[in-house]
Amino acid sequence: MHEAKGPPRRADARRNRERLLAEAQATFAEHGTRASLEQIATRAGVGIGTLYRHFPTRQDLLEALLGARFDTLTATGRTLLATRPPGPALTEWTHSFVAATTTFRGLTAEVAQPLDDETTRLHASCAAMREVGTELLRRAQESGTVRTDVTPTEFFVLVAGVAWAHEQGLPDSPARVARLLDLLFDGLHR
Amino acid sequence: MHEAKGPPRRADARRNRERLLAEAQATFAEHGTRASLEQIATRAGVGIGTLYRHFPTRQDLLEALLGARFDTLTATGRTLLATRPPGPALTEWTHSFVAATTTFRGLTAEVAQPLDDETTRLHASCAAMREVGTELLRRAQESGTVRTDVTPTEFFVLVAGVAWAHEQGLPDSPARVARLLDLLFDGLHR
DNA sequence: ACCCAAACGGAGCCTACCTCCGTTTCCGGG
DNA sequence: CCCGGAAACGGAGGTAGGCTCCGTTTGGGT
Repeated sequence: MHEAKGPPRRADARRNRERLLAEAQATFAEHGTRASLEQIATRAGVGIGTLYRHFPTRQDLLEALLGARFDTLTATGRTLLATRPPGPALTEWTHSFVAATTTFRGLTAEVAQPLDDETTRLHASCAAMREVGTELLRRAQESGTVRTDVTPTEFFVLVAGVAWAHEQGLPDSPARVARLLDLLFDGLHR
Repeated sequence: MHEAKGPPRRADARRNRERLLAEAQATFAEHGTRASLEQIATRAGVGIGTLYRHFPTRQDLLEALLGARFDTLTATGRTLLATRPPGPALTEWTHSFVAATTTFRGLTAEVAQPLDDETTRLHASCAAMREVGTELLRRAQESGTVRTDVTPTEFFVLVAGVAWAHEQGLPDSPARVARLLDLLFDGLHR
């Protein structure tokens, strides 16, 4: 979906990039987004310098991993848009969103930033994801499943809030997310 | 509400403790909860060793500040309980909660932890606060304003999620929190 | 005025971040 | 095949902040 521009990289460079991404994924999952970059480099069997050449900042590394998630989320959204009625489509996509956003501690915060920050490298794949989400929301509103006065931004902010809340809680039960999202959709009143 | 146990401290120790708390408050407000502790010590005109003697960890320092907020929140809750009808009481208290929890970046995460962690030093004042919140929720439920199947934990988790979401967003408008809390109470459906 | 426990302060060690540059590796042309 | 140089590598070392340890200072009781 992105990358693969400019002159082709050398074979060893490509190989190292892949190893770094794989180890970063594992290490972040284990220690959260603030894990030691030196450790990631070591685990990938490369020097710290190599890590920094490929990913000048921690953000860049996170973004490479996040970009893939955004792309997946975009694809999932398109499928749902085509195959499910508006209401369930939105609900199911929201669950996917929280799941994708929650795989390691601290990720939510990283997601929240590019959501409305135009300058991020990530903005492209994030924007695509956001667009699909917006469309899902719009259709759910059209079909009368969701109140029409909710803006896409408000929707994303609230869902990200739930994702964050879930990320904090130690018992990582899938039932818990489902429950929280139900409460969000149905409201606390009545 | 807490502190003031064991032998009385020496005058200089008490004085330094106050200055540290004041500067910590200011510095955290300015740079978030990850501000440099050395800087706080310097600004308070004491050595770094003194800071660490008073507050062995960053958590301890944060907790000292947080404890005061919790106590305030508890008091506010008691007042609301006595002077307002159940529905508005809960709503207004929730607003106070978000406000108190949002005064500097990263605070929400610190609040979330002791919420269900028994081992924290903070647990006492947190528990009091939580109890008032629970009572406010219970009365709102009794009066028919809030659905009865919402547990206190779910309530706190969701409100903290909104607080976090609000903390992320750069435009720190009070209207935004109000809107998000309205959405949370009324739900996205319909 | 004297004493010593309490409190202070910062040098110094540790860990992690990140840069810089000498060394190694890939790979296309001869 | 091998050779040259561009591309990529790796880690030493400078920087910053966290935290500890211990020699020095000071409050306040007698």
